[in-house]
Amino acid sequence: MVRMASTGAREGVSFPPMTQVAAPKSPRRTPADKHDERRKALAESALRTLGELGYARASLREIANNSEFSHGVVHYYFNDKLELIVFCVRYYKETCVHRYDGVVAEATSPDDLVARFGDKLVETIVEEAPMHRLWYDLRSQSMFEESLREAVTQIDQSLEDMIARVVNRYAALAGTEPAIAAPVVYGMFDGVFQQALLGYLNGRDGALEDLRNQVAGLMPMLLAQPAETTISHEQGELA
Amino acid sequence: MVRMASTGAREGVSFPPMTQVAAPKSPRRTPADKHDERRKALAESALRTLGELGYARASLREIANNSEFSHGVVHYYFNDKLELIVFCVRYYKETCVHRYDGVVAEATSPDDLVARFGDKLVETIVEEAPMHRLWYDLRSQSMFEESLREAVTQIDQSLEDMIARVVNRYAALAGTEPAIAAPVVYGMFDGVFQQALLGYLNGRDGALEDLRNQVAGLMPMLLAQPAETTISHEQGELA
DNA sequence: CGCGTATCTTGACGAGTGTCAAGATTTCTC
DNA sequence: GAGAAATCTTGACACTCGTCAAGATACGCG
Repeated sequence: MVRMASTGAREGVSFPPMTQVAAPKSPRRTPADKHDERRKALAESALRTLGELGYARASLREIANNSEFSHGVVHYYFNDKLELIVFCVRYYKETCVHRYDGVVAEATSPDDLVARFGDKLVETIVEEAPMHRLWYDLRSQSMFEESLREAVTQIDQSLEDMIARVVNRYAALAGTEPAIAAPVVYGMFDGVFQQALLGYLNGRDGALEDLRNQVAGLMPMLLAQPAETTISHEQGELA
Repeated sequence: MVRMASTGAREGVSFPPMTQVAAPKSPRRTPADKHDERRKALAESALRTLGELGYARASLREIANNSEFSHGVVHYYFNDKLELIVFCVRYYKETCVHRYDGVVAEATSPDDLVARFGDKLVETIVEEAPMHRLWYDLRSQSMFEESLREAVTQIDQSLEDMIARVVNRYAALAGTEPAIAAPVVYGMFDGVFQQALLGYLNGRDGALEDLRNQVAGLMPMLLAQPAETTISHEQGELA
């Protein structure tokens, strides 16, 4: 009956007498945040359905059907459908905002970074198209639904930072600095990425190859000092 | 009862014996395409509601309530809710795809074109934000709903062409040619425009000014021959 | 074991949806 | 002006939705 419904305010009852809380023996078992594990499991399940049907058509019953739970359990872990959705997309963002960290860390030259970046962009469209279209769906919905805007704004900022890290590293490798502000760069890439996603979902041949080439053509323009940026570099090394 | 429901196949009964069809006397009254006028009036009404609520939340009853018709009349002019929506957005596109024709026609110099273009972009966000968010909503929905894709693809192409006309004129005024392919340019501008729209709807101060500046900064990069593109030009003449 | 709590299932309620058919109303034609 | 066709209104249908409450089940601690 209690209906706590997990409003952030962690009720202090859940913990043992506050001793052993960071104890050495069992770092895995936490009695109270099993809640959080369940929430995440439910979110993971919900994300599949959301990516398949979109925000509007994905009912709580359908979400529950594609999971191991029944449709009523949602209201045990979330107050609201909207709270579930926001939790889902926040959860997804956490895992994906570092997608290009490897690119940044491992790139050895400007051209190498461009190649790795393009590959990763194409890869994420192929492997996670449903998640990306869900994100665009939610961002569009936030233009109508006030209560989505805070989460969407935060995620957009995270993505902008993610792109900025790539471009900054690219500029550093080229021995110069970015010539365009981060918000603009993010907007540009987001736009061409969205077009590529649309083309891919439409089954347009070459949509992915186009994206790779477009990014490769765009990156050099983002740098200050158009000093013949490493043309005639050995640009193989990555298929 | 007949339930024609306006599937393009214009049933030949509606016309008089095919005489006088292009008659001189009454060029205004066309007996059969009053249908089309009604459809357009209904669409115009529906667009208001759709821009306010979005695709998913705008019910046919709500659409009809905000119009002079009753909710049943929709099925007299359209087979389907989806057919209405597609008709609406196609109708809207027709009127808006030439928004920048004036800019193209009247610009007297590269910088003048950039200024006019930026002003027009800002203006359309202020005056037609609901229509733009509706468009982004529909494009996102098309990633889930197969039956929307054809219309969305066509409209996207029209918008790409529209942007291409602006950039081509800009390059011509600068005495050079575009250095970036039209799809990429469209993707870029669409991305930064979408970000500006989001910022504007979020009430972020400076979102519109940022857009103007971003576009002004981006345009010169689209040209081949970075030959100091008309710097120190008299760039007044437009506030 | 047995009780109390946490977790989950089931079934229902009311509101809202797209769709459609039957009838009222307007409009046009002879 | 009468009759027919086009146009519009009304009311209902089958269905889905989010929400919630009451009861079933699992679990942990004494």
